[in-house]
Amino acid sequence: MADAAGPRQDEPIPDATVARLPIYLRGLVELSDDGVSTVSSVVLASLAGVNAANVRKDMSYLHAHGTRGVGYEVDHLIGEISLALGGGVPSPVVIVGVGNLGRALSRYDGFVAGGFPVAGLVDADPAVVGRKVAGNIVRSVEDLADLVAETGCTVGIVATPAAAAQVAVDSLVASGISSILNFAPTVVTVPDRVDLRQVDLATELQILGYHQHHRAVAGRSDRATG
Amino acid sequence: MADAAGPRQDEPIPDATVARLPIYLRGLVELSDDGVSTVSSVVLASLAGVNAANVRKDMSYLHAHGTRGVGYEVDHLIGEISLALGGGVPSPVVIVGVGNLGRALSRYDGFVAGGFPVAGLVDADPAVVGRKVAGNIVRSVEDLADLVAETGCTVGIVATPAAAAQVAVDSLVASGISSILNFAPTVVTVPDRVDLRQVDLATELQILGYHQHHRAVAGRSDRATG
DNA sequence: GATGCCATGTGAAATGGTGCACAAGCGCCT
DNA sequence: AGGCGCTTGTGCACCATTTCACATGGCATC
Repeated sequence: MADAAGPRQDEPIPDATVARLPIYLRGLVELSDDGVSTVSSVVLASLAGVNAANVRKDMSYLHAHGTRGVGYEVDHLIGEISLALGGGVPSPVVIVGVGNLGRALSRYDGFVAGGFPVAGLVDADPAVVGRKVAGNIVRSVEDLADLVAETGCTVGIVATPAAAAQVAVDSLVASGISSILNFAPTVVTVPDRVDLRQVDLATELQILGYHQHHRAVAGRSDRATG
Repeated sequence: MADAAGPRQDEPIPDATVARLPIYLRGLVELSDDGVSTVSSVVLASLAGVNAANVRKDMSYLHAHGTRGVGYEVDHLIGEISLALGGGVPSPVVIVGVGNLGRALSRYDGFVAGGFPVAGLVDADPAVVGRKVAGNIVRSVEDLADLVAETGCTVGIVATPAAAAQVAVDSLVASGISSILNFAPTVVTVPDRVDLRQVDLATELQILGYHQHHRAVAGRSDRATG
């Protein structure tokens, strides 16, 4: 892979494409498990729920070329996408906040399958520190820097209440973490060098609520108009 | 509100705006709790982490006008946004799949606070049916239609393993649910009349992994170039 | 009552992404 | 060896969204 004068991996891949790569990867792994060796953009598109031209353009960003008239090699695509998504090297994660959500996340096997083993749990509550959750001893937030150094974690997951989220984020940043996934329902700020993504459960429901309400209102005015 | 010839609420609000409304709402409620009565677009923008002009344009879609030279009335904005996001009427939700994630979601108080009380839990596993989780008796998926009819649920949350997700979604659709939030890491399909949103935890981490890897590669080539 | 300050509301340009449509190319079959 | 069908790769136009820049208009002060 890295034999020639270097692949153009420093070319920017559009964010929208990056967001689709994990979806493609899941579909491809499934195909590979079923013994399928090649796949066309049309099939992969239907698996991922997107447009076929979109798939082809996404693959071209990865320099993952297919064979005209045939399609893409499944295993090759798996390799290319895995490489783009973190180089195939597992990135251990540390979870801050061992409440309901934190416990569920620590037991979520999708993380391990995706190459993100849970390397440690921390919490600010002394009553929780020392207890064993999903095979990990919960440690104090004061040990966070040590834990990160020991385990080589580069990703932090924030599953604290909203009020504690910014403190948790600051601690993670101070520990040298470079990527943070925030589940707390609040806006937090990070330095430029840190990548932050927000997962907001209540917000997602509220967005659904908008569409529902909007449909209802539209339906009423349809009847009123008719 | 509905006194005049009817507000233009059937005009489409851009999806990107709808996705920001819950964020605004959270910031505004916080301001209201602090006794703040008016807010400028600049302040609200910094609270939500977006551009000020963006805030103003978003508010104009809601027909939530401010006062020039002063700003927006906090309580008025709260009312307008709440109205847009479901009319202020709570929408009970039903959770399908009472595994780790399902249990955590059923205990997540952010749902209740956001106007989405958990009205019921169902699972396909007979060993789980009948047990009490977070104050709700788990019922069988076969009772799903009854449960939806009894409670008036309009929103379904899928927290099953990936393999069971499509079946769960189909059951929800058959029960008359019109909005679905899917946590299972798989692509599912729904009829046009149903609104579907996907929350994919592993995918979020993989996206973070891309940026991390990309930074590392860029850093290496910086050193190689220098 | 006039004036200056300040924040809104919005036209228009810039940006980013999507999807169509078609040329180019590869393999298979004759 | 030649032709045909299939699929990739991509230029281009369209659409949604963001952002800038500025005119518009209200409030407070003098």
